[in-house]
Amino acid sequence: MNELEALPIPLLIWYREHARVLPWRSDPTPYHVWVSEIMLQQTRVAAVLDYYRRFLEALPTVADLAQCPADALMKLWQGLGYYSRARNLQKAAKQIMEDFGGVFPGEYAAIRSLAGVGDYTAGAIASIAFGIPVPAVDGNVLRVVSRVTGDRRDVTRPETKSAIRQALMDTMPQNAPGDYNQALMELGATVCLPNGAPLCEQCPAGGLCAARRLDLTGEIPVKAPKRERRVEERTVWLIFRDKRVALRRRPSKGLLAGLWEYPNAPSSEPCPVSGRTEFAGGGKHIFTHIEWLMKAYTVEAETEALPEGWVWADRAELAKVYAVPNAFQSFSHIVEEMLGR
DNA sequence: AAGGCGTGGTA
DNA sequence: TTACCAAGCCT
Repeated sequence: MNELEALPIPLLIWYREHARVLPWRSDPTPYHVWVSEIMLQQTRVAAVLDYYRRFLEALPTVADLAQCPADALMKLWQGLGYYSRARNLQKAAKQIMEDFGGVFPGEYAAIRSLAGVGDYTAGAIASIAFGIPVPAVDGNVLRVVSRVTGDRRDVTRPETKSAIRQALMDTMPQNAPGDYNQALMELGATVCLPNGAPLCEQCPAGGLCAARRLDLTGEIPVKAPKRERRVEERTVWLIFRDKRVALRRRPSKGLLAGLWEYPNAPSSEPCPVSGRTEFAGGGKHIFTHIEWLMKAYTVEAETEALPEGWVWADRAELAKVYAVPNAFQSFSHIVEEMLGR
């Protein structure tokens, strides 16, 4: 991987001119970097911006995060996905309060020990917030490095990630690890694009890139195929009474754990609440590993009574209190209409 | 170690 | 529309 030795200088020069202005870069405290890195896991910058701003406004310190009611935290995370990230974030905040005296730890091993912080995130926080020379190997970095070095190994394999991490460790510019890690990711996000569409003419590594030289940018990175998605048919009941809608909490483990939802069940089950029922339309939501094909019915409930654990939510509560995942978004216009204003 | 875990942008 | 997949981690 000789190319990696020549990469830092041109890449750092490029980064200092092309780095995007992002909110977590203006004041990179450990807390800011940490929150941003967790939000950015498997998530695009554009999707994170508003969540990051609102999150820091509501919870400006680690202590605030540690003390935040779990439901309020989920409401802040509503719509961002991968909700265990938020639960782990709070778990780690409590670790910091109890095990580190409320001060964000500044050593790699301690950072890596926090809930929800893996190899990538630990490297990102350590290098960006503390200047510790360790790599931060995410999907961007795997793509950039495998292309630059012409590495045709399967980048989804742990051995490949480990080897690339070590190669970066050996060539890390000791005086600018945070900028270097961010530069690798920035290049991957804006120039060394996936799906065989890199902008090699704009790339500061164009002259030393093996994939470009050998015309292999369409072949690298090599990735094992992903598992197929299964389809689940579900019936969703939008149950109304007096400008309120029925919600129930999802189980505390598994998909969309702990969030609120419109009651639903595998297809062909009858609604457990009686009332005038009318077909309201279909909906589809695609998760990474499941596709929900939904049929929605509106139900005008005959009585106030609801099964154990279900609640009635009015318009304001739906907006401010209950975290409902975007999987049900295709029915939100119906609910809005029924709840009035 | 292979599968579970969200959402939205893009070709 | 389908398919890919993005600043991954946990079990």
